[in-house]
Amino acid sequence: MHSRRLVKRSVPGSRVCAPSPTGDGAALPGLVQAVKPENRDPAAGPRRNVYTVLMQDGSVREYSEEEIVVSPAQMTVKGALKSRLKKNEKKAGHADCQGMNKGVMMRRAATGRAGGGGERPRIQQHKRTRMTLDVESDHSQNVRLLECKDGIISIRVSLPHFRKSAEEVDMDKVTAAMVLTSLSTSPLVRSPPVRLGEGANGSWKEGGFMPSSHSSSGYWSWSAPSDQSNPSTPSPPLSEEKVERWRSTRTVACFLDDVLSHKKNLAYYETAIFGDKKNSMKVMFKCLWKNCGKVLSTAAGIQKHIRTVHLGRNCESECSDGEEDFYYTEIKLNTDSVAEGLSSLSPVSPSVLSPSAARPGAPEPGRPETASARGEGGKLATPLSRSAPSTLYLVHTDHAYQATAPVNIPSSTNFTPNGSGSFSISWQSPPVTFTGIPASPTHSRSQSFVEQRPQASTVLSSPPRAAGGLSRKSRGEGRKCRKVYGMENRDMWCTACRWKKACQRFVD
DNA sequence: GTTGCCGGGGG
DNA sequence: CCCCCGGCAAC
Repeated sequence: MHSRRLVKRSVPGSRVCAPSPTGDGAALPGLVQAVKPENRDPAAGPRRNVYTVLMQDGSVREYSEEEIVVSPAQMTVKGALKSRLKKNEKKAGHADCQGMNKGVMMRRAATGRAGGGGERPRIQQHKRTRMTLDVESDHSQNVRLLECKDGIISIRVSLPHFRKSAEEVDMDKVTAAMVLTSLSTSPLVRSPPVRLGEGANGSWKEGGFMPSSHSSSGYWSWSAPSDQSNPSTPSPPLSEEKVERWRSTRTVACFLDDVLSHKKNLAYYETAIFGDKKNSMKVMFKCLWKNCGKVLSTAAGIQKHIRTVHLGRNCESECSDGEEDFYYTEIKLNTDSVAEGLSSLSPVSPSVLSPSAARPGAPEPGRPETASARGEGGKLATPLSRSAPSTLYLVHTDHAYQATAPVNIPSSTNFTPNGSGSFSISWQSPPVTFTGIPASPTHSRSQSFVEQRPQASTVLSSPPRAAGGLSRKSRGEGRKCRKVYGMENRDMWCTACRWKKACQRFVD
């Protein structure tokens, strides 16, 4: 049934096949010249369209939408489909397609003739929205949403190249179209905050459909108004947009999974790019190198990690010989717990994570430590460390970071979204501490790092302060003169520190 | 073991 | 006051 999704509407300029005027049953190619609604009583049933088709022989005929099919020669179907449908056009069985309505023109010419009657699903489209369906057959598997602005969505489905016969290719195009069509029934897509019909004055955009602003590969998403939030939408820390992004994309992947049975590659897309939320499990790749255990979200990432870190190959490009495959394994982990970890893992001071914020070496000898000089490091870092979740992005963004970021987070998990929308998770057991800043023999502790670390631990663990004034003041959390300047520069300590009193310079 | 600092003492 | 240090509790 699904293999014969019929044309519901076409647009001028589309190449179609229509029954020969001679009535011999042969299908002849033609070009849609015009579309107009059938002149009939709307009360009698769903309105149909009549297509004026310029036939190959120069004749012009009118066909109902059941009679014509999309031409097989139209290897790439690019139909700018404009919806004129109203709410009452929805049919049972697809009545829940409101919201993301899309028209997919796809019909197998091999069928030759109209599929006849029967309960055909009616695909529809919201007014003021257009969708470009771009089906390619000569590239690796891919599903991409190319554009998403002003209600115009372009979806690119690249089908596997190993499909051999033209028939199969054609079939794949059909199924790909079905995949995209089926998107309209996904729970997410089904419920954008748009009221259809009744002279709907809201486009998707107005209703909340917004393009993802920072998607590098053209994901789509929409930001629903707060009062329309989906009950199943996870709470922060995952942003609404991110959640919606993986959802919508997962829908594409899931359907492709079913239709094309390319599970492995789909898993790649789901896990490497958007994250697999199926059963709350996510496939990750763990480095098996001794004492490493690094976990990344992509196979390419872990290969690169192994290649550069363990195999000592500095090729930035893909110069893999496959050897890396032996050094990592695929693991599954519960993303819920990961997300939980993210929520519980409070942001760390960017000064800790960012090498650029580090101040290597000791202050210049003889220069008195002024409050302003310290304030730059201390007072600025404090609010940032507590307010900017983006600082997490600095933990691990690539492999090169490890050489410069002496990160040692108390939590065993580093949940690390990166700029591309995916994220990497790194376990290191035992912890591998990269101290990119060489510690001088006389400075066993890097000042900048040591200065900030207590803040991180504060945020992460927030130990209860001593209750009551009787007990001893709990251990200082901040930078203390001894820690900052070291024993070697005791003369730079504040007097209180020198006298083993409570530090007056770095007051908590 | 290290660190922060309270409490106390000597000058 | 200034300066130092024993000792304790939190790491």
